[in-house]
Amino acid sequence: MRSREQRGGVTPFQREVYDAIRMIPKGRVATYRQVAAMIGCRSARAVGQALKRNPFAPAVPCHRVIASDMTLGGFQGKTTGSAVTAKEALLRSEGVFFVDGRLADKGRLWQPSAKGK
DNA sequence: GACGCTAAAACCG
DNA sequence: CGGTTTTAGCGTC
Repeated sequence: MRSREQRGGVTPFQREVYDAIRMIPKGRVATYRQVAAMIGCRSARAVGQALKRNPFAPAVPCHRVIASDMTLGGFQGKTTGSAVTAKEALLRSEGVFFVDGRLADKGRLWQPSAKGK
């Protein structure tokens, strides 16, 4: 046992990340950095790792999380390709438009609430 | 444009 | 169970 079986096979850190992303409303997007900073972490990469192996794929709107450069970032374990295209289309369906693979309106960025967590 | 840092998970032994 | 490698990023040079 790799001591990582806590609840459903997710570590406490992953739960924090999922909880943070879960509170992201539709039509809004957050950056990995914002989520990482909210949970008290300095590495956005750790958040990406948790999302990549997320056991709650449809439960957690990982597609609402984008890179700090306002790029789509990665999706389905790929930084580019059809996966990213699908992510762009999905966000567009939620009202978030992208231009040249980048967020068109920065106002769609989700503003973290301190009382939520 | 290239390099380095960082933090957690997955993989291998 | 321990150690090593890779990663859906970010920041800086």
